[in-house]
Amino acid sequence: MNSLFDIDEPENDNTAQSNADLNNATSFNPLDEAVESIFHTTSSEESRINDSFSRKVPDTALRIPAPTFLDELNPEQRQAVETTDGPLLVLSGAGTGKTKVLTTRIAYIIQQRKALPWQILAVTFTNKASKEMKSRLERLIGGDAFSVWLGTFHAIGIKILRKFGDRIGLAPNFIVLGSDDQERLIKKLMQEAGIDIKKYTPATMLEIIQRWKDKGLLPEHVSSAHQSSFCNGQALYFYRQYQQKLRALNAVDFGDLLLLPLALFQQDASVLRQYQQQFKYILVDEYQDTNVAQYLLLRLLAKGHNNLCCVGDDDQSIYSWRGAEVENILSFQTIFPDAKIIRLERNYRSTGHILNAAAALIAHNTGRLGKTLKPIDSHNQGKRLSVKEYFNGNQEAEQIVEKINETYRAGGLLGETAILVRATFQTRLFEEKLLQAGIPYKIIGGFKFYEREEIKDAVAYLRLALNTNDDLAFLRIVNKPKRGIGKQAMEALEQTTAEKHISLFDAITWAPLRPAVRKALESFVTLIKRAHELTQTEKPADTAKLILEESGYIQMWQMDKSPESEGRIENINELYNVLEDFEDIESFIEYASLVTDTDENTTGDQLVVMTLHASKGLEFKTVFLPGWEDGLFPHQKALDESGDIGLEEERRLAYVGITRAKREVFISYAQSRKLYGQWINPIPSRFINELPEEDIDFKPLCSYNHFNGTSSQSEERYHSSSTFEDYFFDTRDESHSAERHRPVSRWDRESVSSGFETGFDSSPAQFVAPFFKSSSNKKSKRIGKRVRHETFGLGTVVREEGERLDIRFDSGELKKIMARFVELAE
DNA sequence: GGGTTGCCCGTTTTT
DNA sequence: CGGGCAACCC
Repeated sequence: MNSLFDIDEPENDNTAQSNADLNNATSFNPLDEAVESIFHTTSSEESRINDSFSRKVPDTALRIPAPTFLDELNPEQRQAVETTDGPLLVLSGAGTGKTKVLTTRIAYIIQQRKALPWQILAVTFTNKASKEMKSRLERLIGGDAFSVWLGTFHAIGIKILRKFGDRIGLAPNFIVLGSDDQERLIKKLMQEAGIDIKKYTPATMLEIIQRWKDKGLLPEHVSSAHQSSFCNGQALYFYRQYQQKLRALNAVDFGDLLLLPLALFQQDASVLRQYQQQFKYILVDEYQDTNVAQYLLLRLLAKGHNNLCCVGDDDQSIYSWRGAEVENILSFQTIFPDAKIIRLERNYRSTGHILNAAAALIAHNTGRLGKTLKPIDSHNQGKRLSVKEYFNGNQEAEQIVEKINETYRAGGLLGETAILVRATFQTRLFEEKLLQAGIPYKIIGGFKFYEREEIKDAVAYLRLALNTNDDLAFLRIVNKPKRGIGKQAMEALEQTTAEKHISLFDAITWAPLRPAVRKALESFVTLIKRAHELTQTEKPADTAKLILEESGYIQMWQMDKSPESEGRIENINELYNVLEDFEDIESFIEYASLVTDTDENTTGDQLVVMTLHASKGLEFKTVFLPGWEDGLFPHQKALDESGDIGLEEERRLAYVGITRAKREVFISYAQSRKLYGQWINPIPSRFINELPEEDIDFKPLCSYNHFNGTSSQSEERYHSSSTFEDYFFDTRDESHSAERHRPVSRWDRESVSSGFETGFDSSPAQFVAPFFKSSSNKKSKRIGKRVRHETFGLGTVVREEGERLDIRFDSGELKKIMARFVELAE
C-alpha cells in the first residue's frame, strides 16, 4: 500500500477499530458533551461561546428564523443545500454561487437542528475565504457562526495538534516554521552532509519533501514508488533528518499541519474517534485543490457520519504544482459510490461572449467532468472579448493603463477593474505606468507583510523572548544588529549545543568564546532575559516596542541609509498596530505564522494588479489579461516540466482569468518583451487560437486603422509611443515581420543569446533577439565581447556572421568590421 | 569578523 | 538586468 494512512485497508488496526466504533455512532450521541468539553478548553473565548451555546441549545435553535434564505436559491443550489446527508459533490462552475451554497447549507443544517454549530466542520484554502465565509454565515445565523469549526485546513490542523500533539511527541507550544526557516534548516543539513548546494538546491530538496508530506507520507512510508532520484537518492535521508531536526526544535512546517494530524489519528484511534463523532457534517471548499493528505484527513473524519460535502470545479484546478490532486475531485464518485453529484451551471457573473469563449478554451482539455456555464441573460451576449497586439511589453502596459485612465476620468470605478498577469515580474511595468498616470492601484501578492525581513526579525525577537530554546529565532537575530558575532563564535556555540544537548542560547554560558564575543553575547542574554520579563508584564505591543528599541534593532534601520529602510520602520510600526489586537504574544505568533498577507483587502477605490493564481474566487467588471505569449503564458517551464499536463493546467489558468470578468475582457500580447534585461520575440499564445472567432474582436498591430472603429485617437496613440523601443520597432525593417509569427518558442535562453543592437542605448549595449533565428544557428562566442579597434576605439560585439562582426562602438556608432581588425579588450 | 566582488539563475505560491 | 550567495580579501 502506498501510504500507511490508506483508509480502505482493513488490516490497519486503528482504522478498522474506529470503523467498527463509527458504525455504531448515531446522530445523537451522549458523548457529545464530553467531546465538546475536551475540544474547547484552550481558547477561553471560544469555550465561553460554545459552553453558553450548548446550555441554550433549544432556545437558540428556536430563535433561528424560518429558512427564508432558501428562497434566494435557484433549484440546483437549493438541492445542494437540502441534500444534507451522505457524500455530495457540488460541481460549481465559476460564478455560480458556491459560497452562497456553502453558507446557506451550514445555516440550514443548524436550522434543521441536524447538528449544533460546533459539530460542523467547514474547511477552506485561504484565510480570506474563511473570513468571507464566516462573515456571510454570521449574516445568516448571527453569533452561532463563530462556533462552527470554520477555517483553513492548516488552522484546523494546528488546533488539533495543540490539543493532542503531545501524543505524538509534540509539546503544545510548538512553533510553525515559515519557508525561510525551513530552507535554512534543510540547507544546514545538506551542507553538513557535504552536498553541493549549487547542484542540488535546498529549495528543490524541500519541495520533494513537501510533496511527500502532501501525499501523507512520513519518512517511513516513502516506498520505492515514491522515491526520488534527486541528490543521488538521498532525499529520503534528508527528509528523515529534517523531521528529526524539527522535532528537536519542537517545530512543525506547513506540511506537518496536515501530515501530523494524520499520524496522530493513525496512532491514537481514540482521538480520531472523538473527532469523527464530533463532526456530523463536513464541508469543503475548493475541493479541486486538495492534496492527498487533505483528502485522507477528510475521509478519516467523515467516516463518522459520512456527511461530506465537497464543492469544487475541476476546470479551476491550478495548484497541482503544489501537490494538489485533481484526481480527488475526478474520482469522487468512485471513492464514494453512493455520492450524489450536483452541478451548478447557472452563471450569475459573466456575459454570453465571455462564457462562450471560456467554454471553448477549456474544451481543449481532456479528462474533465464537464459542465456548461449558462448565462442568466441568454439574449444579450455582451461585448466580445478584445484581443490586441502590441509592439512590446512597455507599450502594452502603457496603453492598458491609458485605457483604464480614460474610464477612470470618466467616473468609472477602479475597484471594478483588474489586471491579471501570469508571472509577478509583469507587475513591475504596470506599476510604473500606473504611478505615472496617478491611478490608485494595489499590487496583490507581491511582498507579503509577514515575509518581510524586518517583520521576520521582529517576530524572531518576540519568539526568543518567549522561549529562549527557539534556536531558529536565535540564529536570526543574534547578530542583528551587529554584535560582532561571527562564524567562529557561532561554530563554538553550535558545537556546545550538540555536545550538551542544550539550546544555542544556553550554550553561551559554556562555549569557549573570545572575551569580546563573550561580553557581547552576555549582554545579549541580559537583553533577552529582560525581554522575557517584559512579556510577562507589558501588553504585546509595548513589549515589542521596548524589545526592538532596547536591542538597537530599530536604531539599526534608522542608521541604514538605503531607500527601503524608512519603509521598514513603517512596517514595524504597523506591526505594533497589529499587536494591539492580541491578548498575548503567543497567539500573535501563531497568527503571524499562518497568515500570509494582512492587506488582502483593498482600501478605497483601487485598481488591482495580481497574478492569475491570486485572482481565483474574485470577480471584476473589467479584466485585462496581458502577456498572452507562448513561453510566458502558457509558461515555458510548465510545458517543459509537465508536458501536456502542464499545458492543461495553464489552460485552466486562462479559464480562471477569463471567467473573473463580468462584462469586459481585454487579452493582449506583445511582439517583443524584455526578459532578464534582454529582448525576446515571442509568438502569440496558442490559447488565443482556441478562442472562437465569433466571440472575440481581434486587433492586430499592423492593421489598427482598419480594425479600430471606436476611437480615432487610437492611431495617434500607436505613433506617439514614448520610448526608444517603441520607435525602433515601429520603423524597423519590415522584412522581419514575415518571420514574426513562426511557431517557435523563443522563451528560452538559447534564443536570446544571439541578437543585434537596438541602436539607441549606447552603453551598455542592449541586445534584441532577432525575429528569426540567426542564419548560423551555432552559438556565438564573440557576441557581447568587448573589443578595441584602432580608429574607432572600444566597442561591443552585437552580432556575428562568420568573420564579419557588427560592433556597437562606445561612440554610439554601429559598424560592420572584420574580426581580424579588432582585438579583444579585457 | 566584516565588507566586496563575481557568478548563477530567473513560474505560479492559498498555508 | 538585478538579487542572492559563496568565495575572497582586508
